[in-house]
Amino acid sequence: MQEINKNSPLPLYYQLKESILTAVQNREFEVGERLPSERELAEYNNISRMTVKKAVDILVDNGYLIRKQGSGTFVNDYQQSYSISPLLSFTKEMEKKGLNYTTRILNFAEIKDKKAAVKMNLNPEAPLFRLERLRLIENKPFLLENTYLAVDHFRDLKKDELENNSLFKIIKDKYNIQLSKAEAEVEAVILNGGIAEKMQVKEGLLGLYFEQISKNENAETIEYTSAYYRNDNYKFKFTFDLD
Amino acid sequence: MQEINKNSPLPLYYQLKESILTAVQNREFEVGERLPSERELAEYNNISRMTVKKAVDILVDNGYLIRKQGSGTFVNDYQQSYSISPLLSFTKEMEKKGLNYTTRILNFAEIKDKKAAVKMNLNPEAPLFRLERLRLIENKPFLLENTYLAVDHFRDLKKDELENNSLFKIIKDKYNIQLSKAEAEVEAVILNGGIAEKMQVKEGLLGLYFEQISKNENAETIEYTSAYYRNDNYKFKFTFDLD
DNA sequence: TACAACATGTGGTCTATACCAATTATAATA
DNA sequence: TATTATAATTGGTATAGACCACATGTTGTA
Repeated sequence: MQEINKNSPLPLYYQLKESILTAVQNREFEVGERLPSERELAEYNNISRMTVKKAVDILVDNGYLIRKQGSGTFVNDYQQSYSISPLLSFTKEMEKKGLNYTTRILNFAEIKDKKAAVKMNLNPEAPLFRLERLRLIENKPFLLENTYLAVDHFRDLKKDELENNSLFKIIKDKYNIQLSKAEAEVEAVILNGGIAEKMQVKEGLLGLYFEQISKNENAETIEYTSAYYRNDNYKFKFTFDLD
Repeated sequence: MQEINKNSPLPLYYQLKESILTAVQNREFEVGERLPSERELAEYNNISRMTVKKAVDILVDNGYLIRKQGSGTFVNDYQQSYSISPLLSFTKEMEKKGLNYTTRILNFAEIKDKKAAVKMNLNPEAPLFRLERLRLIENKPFLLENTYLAVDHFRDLKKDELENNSLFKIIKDKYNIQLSKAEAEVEAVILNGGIAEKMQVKEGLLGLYFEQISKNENAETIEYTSAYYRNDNYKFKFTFDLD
């Protein structure tokens, strides 16, 4: 591990961060291995523990390291990732990979939501179904999503049928609607508060926030989904047209 | 702004963060307005300036606030965002929005890159062109990308023609290749080091990292691009098939 | 009135220390 | 030998203060 240079114009925390990162990337520490404690790094480099903490904080935020109160700081298995196809259609990919994949319905209710209605080109007061689901791979939550459907277009939609079938399949078979294209926006976010709690991740984890509108063959909006992905072990993968 | 409760089990920094965030969301502070200084917030809440700094750090990382050394902390215009269509094809969208949009070639060279070659289904030793570009909206960098092309498929590709034409157009007109589909992966990252420097953003800004492979009508890989987007003012938008 | 010097206020970095909560290691006891 | 209690080690939170670098405001002088 590289030494800290007190005479460098670069901040001490920055030098230490780069030093640790380089050591991790050069496999001076293997995945899962515990790093020297913050107090040890502080004493070794003759700097304050808070400065060490700031350096490690950054590497933890970036996913390189994992911290466990009472245990230590460990090298994260950063690039062990499962590629995830777009919403509504990746059970097949999970099965292909032999992974245990489940969906848990957190809530299903008829609500009004101006923002979602407007996104769906509906009257802001239009009643909507909101389906809140948690998706898990190997019992680990990775996706938290809210899907909105117009009540008028999906009468008699029942929670128990949602529990036993994919939404995609119900839309197709029961309502005879063929989903054709989707438009999506994605941005990087920090997972916090209720989102982090529901996804069982530590506050401050990097994630992807995703809004998708799916349409039928006549370009009519059929459903709108907002979703949070955890970013540490999963990448979002998709295919699109160039023209 | 909500008061801090020293008896709450919630950490002080967390309460302050939520308090400031709620104030911003309730428009107690307008976009561009300066917040009370860290020292003022510390004194007002009877907590340490470092605790205030930690709370504000989080809101800055999340894009809600902007800090300027020597000036203060300001409310960011967070949701003023330009949606960005996928790579290679959004000059039109920028023009549609009446925005000044330019591309700056940072580097164009013939190189070898095993990782990129393998991504492109080429021999790991195959010579590649690497085109490094910075894209700017209103003179503000928002995208840094490296595009790789097989030298064998793009003989006589010259830097000056890249400066005067879009790559997309050259691929189509000069090489008679019709790009048809693209596969991409996106993940949230922290922009640091050389990337942050080239994009002229502060270290630690949230961004999107993007890898895309574009194919022709015969599903042959034509180009591979890796790119960093800044996340603070831009969302990545795309359309995909559902089937 | 304009400019320069100085003062003040701002965020950035760092140190030292203390205490809390969680986990692990060690010692004592049955 | 196994279990329990205690001690030590770990990261988490917080305080107080200092100094640096940058930006802004104020004052003095030409």
